[in-house]
Amino acid sequence: MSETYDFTAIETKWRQLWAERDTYRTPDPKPGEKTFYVLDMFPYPSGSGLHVGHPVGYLATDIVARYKRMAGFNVLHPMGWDSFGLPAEQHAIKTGEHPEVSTAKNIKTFRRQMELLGLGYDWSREIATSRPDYYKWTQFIFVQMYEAWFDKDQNKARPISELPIPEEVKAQGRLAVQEYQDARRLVYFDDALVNWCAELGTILSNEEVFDGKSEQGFDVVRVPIRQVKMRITAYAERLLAGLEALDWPEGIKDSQRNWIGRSEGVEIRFAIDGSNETVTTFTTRADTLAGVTFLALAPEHPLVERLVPASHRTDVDAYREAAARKSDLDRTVDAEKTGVSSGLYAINPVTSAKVEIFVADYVLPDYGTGAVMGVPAHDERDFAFAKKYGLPIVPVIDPGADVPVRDAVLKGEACWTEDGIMLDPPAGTKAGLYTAGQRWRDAREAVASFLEARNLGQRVISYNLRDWIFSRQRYWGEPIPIIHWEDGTRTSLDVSELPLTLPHVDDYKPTSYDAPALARAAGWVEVTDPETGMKGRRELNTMPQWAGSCWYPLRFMDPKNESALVDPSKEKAWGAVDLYVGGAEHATLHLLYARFWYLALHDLGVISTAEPFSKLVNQGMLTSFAYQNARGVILPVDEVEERGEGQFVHVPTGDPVERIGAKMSKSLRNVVTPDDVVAQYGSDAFRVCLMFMGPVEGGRVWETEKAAASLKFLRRVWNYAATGIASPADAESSAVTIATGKLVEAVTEDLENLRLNTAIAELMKFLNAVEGQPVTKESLLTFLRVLAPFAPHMAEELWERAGQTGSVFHADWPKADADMLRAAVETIEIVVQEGGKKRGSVHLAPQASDADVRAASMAMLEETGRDVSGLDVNRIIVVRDKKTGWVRLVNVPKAG
RNA sequence: GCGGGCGUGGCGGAACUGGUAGACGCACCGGACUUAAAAUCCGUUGGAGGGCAACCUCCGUGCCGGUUCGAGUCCGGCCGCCCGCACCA
Repeated sequence: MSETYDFTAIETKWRQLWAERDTYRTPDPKPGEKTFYVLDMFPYPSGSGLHVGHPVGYLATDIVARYKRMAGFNVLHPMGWDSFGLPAEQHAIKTGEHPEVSTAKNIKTFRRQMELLGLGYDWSREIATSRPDYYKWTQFIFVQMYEAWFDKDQNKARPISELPIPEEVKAQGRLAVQEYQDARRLVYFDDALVNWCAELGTILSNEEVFDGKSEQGFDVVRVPIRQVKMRITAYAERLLAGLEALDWPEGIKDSQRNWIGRSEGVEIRFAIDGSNETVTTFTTRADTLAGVTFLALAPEHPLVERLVPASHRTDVDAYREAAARKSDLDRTVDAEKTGVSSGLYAINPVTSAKVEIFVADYVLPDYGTGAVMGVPAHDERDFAFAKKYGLPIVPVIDPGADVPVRDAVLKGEACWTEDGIMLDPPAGTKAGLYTAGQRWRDAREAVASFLEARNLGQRVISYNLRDWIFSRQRYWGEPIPIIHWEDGTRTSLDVSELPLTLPHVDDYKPTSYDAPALARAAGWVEVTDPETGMKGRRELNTMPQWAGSCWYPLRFMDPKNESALVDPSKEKAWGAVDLYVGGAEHATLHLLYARFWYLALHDLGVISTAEPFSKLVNQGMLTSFAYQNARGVILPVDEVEERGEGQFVHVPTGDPVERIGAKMSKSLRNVVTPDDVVAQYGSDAFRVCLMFMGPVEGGRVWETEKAAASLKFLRRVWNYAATGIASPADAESSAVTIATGKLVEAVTEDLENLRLNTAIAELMKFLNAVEGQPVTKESLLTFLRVLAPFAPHMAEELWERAGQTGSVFHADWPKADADMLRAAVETIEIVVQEGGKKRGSVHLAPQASDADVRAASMAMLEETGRDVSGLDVNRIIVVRDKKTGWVRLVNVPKAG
């Protein structure tokens, strides 16, 4: 028996040696080399450090990276920090500590914890989005996009210098040209209603507002402000189409499709009675046009401002003001439909009916045209609105005889939004619009064509996706490299002027929504053109946290390059990320923005890759325990005691409570850190434990005591391997040789499919099979290499003790000799079924023919007393294994 | 409401593109070692029934039905749970 397994000593030793020997250094790819890029979603380095849930993904990618490297790939597996962000700024506002200082501290903690887990990152490639040598290139990309326009004809971005300027625009001077360009740039300035959160002192994107609150639960109100936007909508179609080729979870792809929200419809122009103006509405149900009984405009619709007559001004203004104060929460699904008459009337272009125009906040300003045609008979919302305000309800579609609510629908007492056929058009409808009896889908096309032919409307495609509001009123973000000159022109900074670094300020808090913290740095803000003496001001907004993460996979390829964001040859060699692992919460934000930037950079010839992530895996969430009392209140773990089997009591109150799974959080005091677990069981045991719990994608509940089983397993491994190394056998049984070969085969296949839990099960099975048997050094070395990705410290230690030079991670992954494994088998078990039910088995040589197998099966069945006399031998099914071609199973049809 | 995913022992989970359901582990129970406990090792464990015994029979993957020689896996219809998105006209 060898010495006992001292995981602390072994793990400490190898942590140091790996760092000293630079074991995980990734060289730049050489021509023709096989490369593999495996990436974790890099974390925001929060103040609380890692808990045991974070490493689920990190361990999975670490195992894959080690395996792929041994299997002959040049593997890029880096780590970095998404280190701009709100918490550091909040901390700075509270304490005055510069975000850079607190962020650096947090990064140190994260990195220490990652090293503790034995994660084999190439730290020479470490990046942080908040470091000037990184954000120089985030700013550079911003400038590239600002200096580009989207060419709809070519469906791609092009340099702004290639935008043809019409002569009449040129004639109007520089500002006119700028205006013309701005309307087409990928980055542009625009007034927008934004979500201002007074508590956070910042503006949030729509995606960051949940039910009218910030992520932290603070109130958010809408205010208009001049914003920097990115024209992501130009890419809607390509972002949608690109999903097809990606190996991503179906749910994530669907979220993106849903988010982009493509819908085909018709824009229809309604003339306003007594005016030359028209209202353009968007509808997907042009077939219901004859059933329009009112129009509704969003309160923010520009026509409201312009055209509402004095008689209705007061009411409308009051309503608009109320709507502006409403948060998204109040404008949500179940809210009552409200509105106010505008005093205006519109003319239905196909029936000439005069219908009232309302202002109603159920109409969203930034979807479609911000105006809808009200068809109460065939739209739930319009129906609710018409009911409330006593508006007429005119059905145009017959639900069909077998529909119970048909009569109600035809009488205008119910709403029908489903399939049906067209009724006779209402009196006054223009001839040829559609025919009664037509299916509604056909009528929809007929109406659209009718409108297009008479120039009353046109088919359009509308998207849910909005342009991306890119500016934030924050300090702790990338400064936007734009100067606004006093003559009204605007320029972006040249690459030679980048990075534009953050100035020091005495207070990180903005004073209001239009005076961000950067305004405090007067000396930084004011600039003078050295050539012309013209004065200008820098853009005061900073970029959102998403900016740095939109392109970070590129920087890892070439993190120290001072003259380019990435060397084109390196970018080409590594290409897209082959495996990207992270949480599903980034389905529509980070993953969509990153795809957008890649497409734009690809269009502009900066990179060769059009999609950042070829394959995506979402790791499941790791939860912990908490306790819930009868009223549903969740209680912290340290206030609960176990009294007997499964009985838990809340100590302060004495209430019985139930144990439930709950997210780890400070408030529930159920956070478990990897440090705790590693101290108790070692990091190899922690790795094995976390990975053995189930598939990477699945959720799981952490129980620290469960790590004991993994430690027990590793002790057995240690005893087996260390003993074998101390006194290797000259020869081993064929059973050991076969078991080793099978292990290699099975683990390799599992690793290729990211089935890490079953890979560990294979290691356990192997140990069960060979423990205590003599083993040759050759087999041991094979075993160690297969073990290495999972328990790197132990495998490395044993590898060294076996007298091997160099790291086990620089050794070749073993290959299973399939032919040897097959040849070693003399007989195989063949299951005999009768009508799908197992009746027994026969043992034959693997080469046995179908006839042999059939005969043996019949004999076996007869022996156990079954009547096989009337059996048609040809109806016996013989099932062969696809890989080996050997018979696995025989099914005999049930007699009688 | 729309979309996506999932229902397998006491528990976590296995089962390749239809082919021996419950791998592997936890827990439990029994045994060995020990003065004792821990640790370790060996064995049992889906349910019901039968046999002195090696074993045998029946039932079993949320429910109902279908396809098939054969269904956890495929199809149709329910029930339940989880996760996104949601006044998108």
